[in-house]
Amino acid sequence: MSLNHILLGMLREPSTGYELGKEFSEGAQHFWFAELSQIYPTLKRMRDRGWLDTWEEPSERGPKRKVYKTTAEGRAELRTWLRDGPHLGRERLGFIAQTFFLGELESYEESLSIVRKMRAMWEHKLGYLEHVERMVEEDHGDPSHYGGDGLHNHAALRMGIHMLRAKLAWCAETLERLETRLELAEPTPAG
Amino acid sequence: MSLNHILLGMLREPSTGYELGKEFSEGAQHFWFAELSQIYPTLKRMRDRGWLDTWEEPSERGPKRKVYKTTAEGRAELRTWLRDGPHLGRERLGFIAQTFFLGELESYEESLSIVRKMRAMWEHKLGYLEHVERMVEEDHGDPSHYGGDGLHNHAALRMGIHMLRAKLAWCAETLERLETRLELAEPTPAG
DNA sequence: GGACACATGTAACAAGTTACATGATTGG
DNA sequence: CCAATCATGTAACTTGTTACATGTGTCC
Repeated sequence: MSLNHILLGMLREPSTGYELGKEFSEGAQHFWFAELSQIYPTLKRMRDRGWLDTWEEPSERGPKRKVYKTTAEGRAELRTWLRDGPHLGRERLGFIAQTFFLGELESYEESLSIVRKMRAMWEHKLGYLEHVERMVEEDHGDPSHYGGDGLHNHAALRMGIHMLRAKLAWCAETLERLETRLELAEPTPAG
Repeated sequence: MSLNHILLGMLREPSTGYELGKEFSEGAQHFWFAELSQIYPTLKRMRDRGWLDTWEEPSERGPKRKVYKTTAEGRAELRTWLRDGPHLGRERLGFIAQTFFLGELESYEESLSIVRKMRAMWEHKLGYLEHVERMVEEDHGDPSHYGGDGLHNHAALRMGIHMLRAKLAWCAETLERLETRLELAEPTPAG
């Protein structure tokens, strides 16, 4: 799976299961998500395989924290996964499937309403990613000067932004078609 | 899950497990994929729930075929799923995660090679989808006249095309940055 | 007779979700 | 004392993958 490898990447800086869970609920959710109930046992298994170190630390507030960090062996595994070529094969894009079958509802109003909901969610996500991009640029300046991790982190962010803009362009195109269809079917009483 | 609902949509026209598997390996793989070993037991469970009818037919070539078709109950379930709003939450985009951690390799050449592989795969997919779009237009004419299923099928196809173009735009942007970085690090001996 | 496409499955395992259990500390 | 946040987990279940088993009919 990839969760193992994503955690290997994230845990190059030490962190706890709880903190990782919050990262997945915030920034990282734009390309991956995992529940705490999946994260905890996964961390344990990875430690057993020798990919992670672990120790305990007192919390400022609440019970003691179990901190994990990627080992040298873990980093080797991460590099193998990265070199293993792009892992593209099997995206599951449920919203395309849903669009595909939307004709079943036999109602342009319902289709419109669903596409408008998609647009609202994606606009919200895009706003967040664009905000993150501005913050990064304020902190680190012109992206053309980034090196190493900075460059690749920024590239990942840009991918998120490109994809969301494409989704929104599709929404505009599709809403226009659906609205035209609806007008043809039900001409305005005043018109 | 969504596989149930995707099969409900596909099986409004009768088909067999084997044929559905081929559809997932061809066109449908652009937004979903399922193995035969997942499809067969899923069909059986769906029939047990009353969502599918099934009967046997002789094959032209090879053993007898087990044909399935969505029942009225199945269509009701499909409509419920469609109306249940867009199912967006949890895309898993492993390639963005991979990009994010690519700095670990500490090699612009390796990053370039991976992004070029992504570009090659996506160009190939885009070529296929654009070909499908041309075929659809030849058969059915100007998309602005499509109604019902035709309109929604075309919208799903357009989404695939928009997404792939966004990915390729990102590749161009990212390759340019990586190449600049590489030139700065290793100025040409002749320059 | 061998390769290939047709056709359907099972078994074992890995990954992911939902629901539940437990308890500490802080702020109102 | 109550709610919220911090913090770690288990159990039962669903979903998805990999590997294997079995057999038919056609073309070369």
